Amino acid sequence: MDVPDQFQEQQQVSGPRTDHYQEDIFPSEGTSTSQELRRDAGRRDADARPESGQGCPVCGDKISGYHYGLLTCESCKGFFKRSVQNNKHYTCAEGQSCPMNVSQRKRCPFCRFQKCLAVGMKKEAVRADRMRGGRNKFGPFYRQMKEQKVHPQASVAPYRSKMETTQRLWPAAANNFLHMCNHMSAPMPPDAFHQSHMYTSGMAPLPLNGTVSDDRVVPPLPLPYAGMHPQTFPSYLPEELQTPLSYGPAPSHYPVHRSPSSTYALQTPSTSPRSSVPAALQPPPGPVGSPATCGVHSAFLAQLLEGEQDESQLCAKVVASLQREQANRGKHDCLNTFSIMCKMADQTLFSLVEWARNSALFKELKVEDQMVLLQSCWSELLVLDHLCRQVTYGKEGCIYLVMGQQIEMSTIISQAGATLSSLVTRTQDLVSKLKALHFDRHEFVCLKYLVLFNPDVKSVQSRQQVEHTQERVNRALMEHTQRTHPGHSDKFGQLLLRLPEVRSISLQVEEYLYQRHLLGDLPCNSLLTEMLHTKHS
DNA sequence: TTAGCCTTGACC
DNA sequence: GGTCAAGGCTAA
Repeated sequence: MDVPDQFQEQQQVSGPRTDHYQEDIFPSEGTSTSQELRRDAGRRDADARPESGQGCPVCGDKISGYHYGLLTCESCKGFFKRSVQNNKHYTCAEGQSCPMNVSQRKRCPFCRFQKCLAVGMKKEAVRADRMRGGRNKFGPFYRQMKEQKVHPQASVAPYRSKMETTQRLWPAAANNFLHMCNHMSAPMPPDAFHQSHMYTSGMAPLPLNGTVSDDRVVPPLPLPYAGMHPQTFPSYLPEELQTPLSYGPAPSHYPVHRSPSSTYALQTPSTSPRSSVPAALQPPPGPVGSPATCGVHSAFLAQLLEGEQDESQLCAKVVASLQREQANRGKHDCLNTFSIMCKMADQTLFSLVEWARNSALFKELKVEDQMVLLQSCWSELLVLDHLCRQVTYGKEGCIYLVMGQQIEMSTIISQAGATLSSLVTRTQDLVSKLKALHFDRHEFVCLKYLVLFNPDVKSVQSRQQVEHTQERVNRALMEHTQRTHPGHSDKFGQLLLRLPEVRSISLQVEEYLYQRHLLGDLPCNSLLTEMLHTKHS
């Protein structure tokens, strides 16, 4: 698009827009045509929407509804649609950082389109077949976005309650990829969490460094929990765990470990644990360490690592979601320990799904395959994620939580039930084994991919594609272990042997959570619950 | 080309 | 039948 023309157009159309805004100020005056009256009515409707107060995330204009993934104005909706449908390629005459507001949005379509993408508008939601009507497949996702993004304001309550009602209908949506999508990029139901409820009287307030700003979670800086007093944390914990916590040194930086995925040769997820290493995970034949292949695998490993998310972001999301949750509750309705743990797991699960969906390799798969793979391995990913966190940060005899606190094992064992104690013990045994192996983040990422790309998952359509990726990752892992630990020839095999243990623990986790779910302990509108239900249905 | 309004149609 | 997020139409 010719930029000077854009400037001309801006000059031409700015007049009517100005008039239009005057109509907004005086809605019943100066509107002489029926069309204008309808416009005003439409704008008033938009104003009435509880979440519209923030304006379009692209230009700040009045929001007209959910378009291509998020609440935007009508004009940005149309602009985005035209840009995608007509495969527009814009250029910016300035420094690709043009201001974007109602009056200037037309000046630079390049920057406008970039901002559309940056704020999360989804090209995939523009239909290639141009079919009209119907629900788009991101519908449930949008609802989840609403849940997550809407600020915890009182005015939002009626709107939210409607959405929550919808979300409680999850059984009907289980096994539905769209429903899955609904959670995929949506970190969290937006249960508000009020700071003042986060701690009991006399405790230091929880610093809101991981708070929500401009609808986005702002990672605490520096994390974790700089300023979070050790004594404040017990208020987050379940009553049975509200004992003094010991705190290890806060990590000076977070390694990029984001979502653990445990794929690996799965039987049907709900069936017996894996008993042997699948063929795809056996050492591949042929030379491994040749200079030619070495570079290839290093590049591939680097590609796998690219998608890893900073742990601090996950921490910030967990903190923010807990705060929203508590804010939604009354002063006298504090979260119990189990609820907090569920929140942590749920937010971690969202991050894992996000990680998978952002993976270039995963994106190549059909959405149906993406769905079944994630449904199959989500609990393994959670376990792997937990394991990596313990190996990276965990002190001896302690469990490191995603929010940065260390809980002494003895405290948990003494106060948890038999099942939970067993889980904790088994997991910590596995942590010890991984520590002994000098488990690193490259290997962690590879294990995630091996778990995720499991060609044995029932109803995978592109089985060969999944298997091929698994083999590539497998080879990269082997290459990496042989390169970094030349004296430890069996490290590769030892790592693979951990996967059946991960699988076994994950099944126990699922069973435990499902029992708690049957007791009504799990929140209805959580991804965790829905994943559980999907498997059990 | 933009942007406001209309039509469509799957889902609830 | 209502909702809502798509695509279409059209005045500016």
